[in-house]
Amino acid sequence: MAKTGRPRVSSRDVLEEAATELFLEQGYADTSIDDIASRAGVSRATFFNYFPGKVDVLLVAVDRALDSFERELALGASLADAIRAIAQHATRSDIPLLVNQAETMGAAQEVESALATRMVRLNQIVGLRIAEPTWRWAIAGAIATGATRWAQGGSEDTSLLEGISEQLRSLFRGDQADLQGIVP
Amino acid sequence: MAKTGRPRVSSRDVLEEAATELFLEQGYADTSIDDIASRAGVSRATFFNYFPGKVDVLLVAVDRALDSFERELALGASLADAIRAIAQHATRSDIPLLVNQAETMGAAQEVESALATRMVRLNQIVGLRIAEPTWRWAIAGAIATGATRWAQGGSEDTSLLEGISEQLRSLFRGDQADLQGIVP
DNA sequence: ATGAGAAAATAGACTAAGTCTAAAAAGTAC
DNA sequence: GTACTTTTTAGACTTAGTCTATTTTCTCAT
Repeated sequence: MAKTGRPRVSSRDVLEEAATELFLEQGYADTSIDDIASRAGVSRATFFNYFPGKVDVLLVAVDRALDSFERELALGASLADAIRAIAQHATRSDIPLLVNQAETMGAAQEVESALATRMVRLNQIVGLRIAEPTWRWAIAGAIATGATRWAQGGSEDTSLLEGISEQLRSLFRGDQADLQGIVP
Repeated sequence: MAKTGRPRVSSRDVLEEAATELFLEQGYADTSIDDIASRAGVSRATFFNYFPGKVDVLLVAVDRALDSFERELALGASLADAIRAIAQHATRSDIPLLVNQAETMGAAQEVESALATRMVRLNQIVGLRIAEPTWRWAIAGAIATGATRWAQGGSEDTSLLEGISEQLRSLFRGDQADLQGIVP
């Protein structure tokens, strides 16, 4: 991008790869940022030039999807179109980091908490189109649920788009009948 | 509770109070756990006997409500009853810590993130009664939205119970019509 | 070429969070 | 007083994350 100045060592990918290896070898908690940086052949300070923290390395794919989702909506796309857009770009191979790590290393507290902040962000982004806050959560939940199932689904059962659509459709089926009773 | 051993100094409340004072005086970020402990007249190690971390001091009321919500459901109460139960116990005076802090000190990243984990926990608790994941999020969102508005509402506009009920009712009104179009 | 400037990498100090271990303090029961 | 129990504490230790200043490595004008 920059036409002048010292060129990047393309460290972002190198760092992500080094971190992934180490997380698998030693687990997330037992891997320090020093470890990651030195395996990547780069200084600790450089790590922070590319990632705000350790946990963000695991969530690169999630953050990319959220960024692009937000961008589409900001550009005027409808919710349906924005969902289609991210569903097309998402590759299953981006995900196993996170899904496998969660099992391999007991899904550190930090990872759960980081995922929680992503869920809140998704809810905020959905808020660009949906004014009613409870419907925001419902739709954000549908997207997250669809995506999670897709990510965890071993093989190519269904597409991501279909997974999300299915969750969204379930918002309109007869389930409401059971729910009337819960309003206190 | 313990009839033997060294008696507690009743530090939990003392710590909470000391922390609140300091957060108001200096802001959240500029208050260290050392500060809190020494104002409370207790050692730093003792702080960690009572709270897992700094942020949890701000969320005492939220965590209490979540604990009690979960307990009610585990004991067999219906969702409506469990909501009634927590709504009765909640006092507005428990909250201003959090609400005021958010403004006073620019709502540190940590606080937002901690709130996000609470939202996820609320969703899990709702899952004790609601099987369908997207409805889980919808209902958790309704509860959170109702509670937030109640907490932020300056005066005694409405009760917490009424605030939550209102959000839940909005899940059944005609809004669905607009939503059909979003399924991609 | 050579020097100016720009962007990236780095060194390294610093604060503070959170963990852990072992020991001291302060009670109760007998 | 002795034994036992629980809380508090001291303090060392690892690591995260921030910050400042310095060095490296490139491009572009001249």
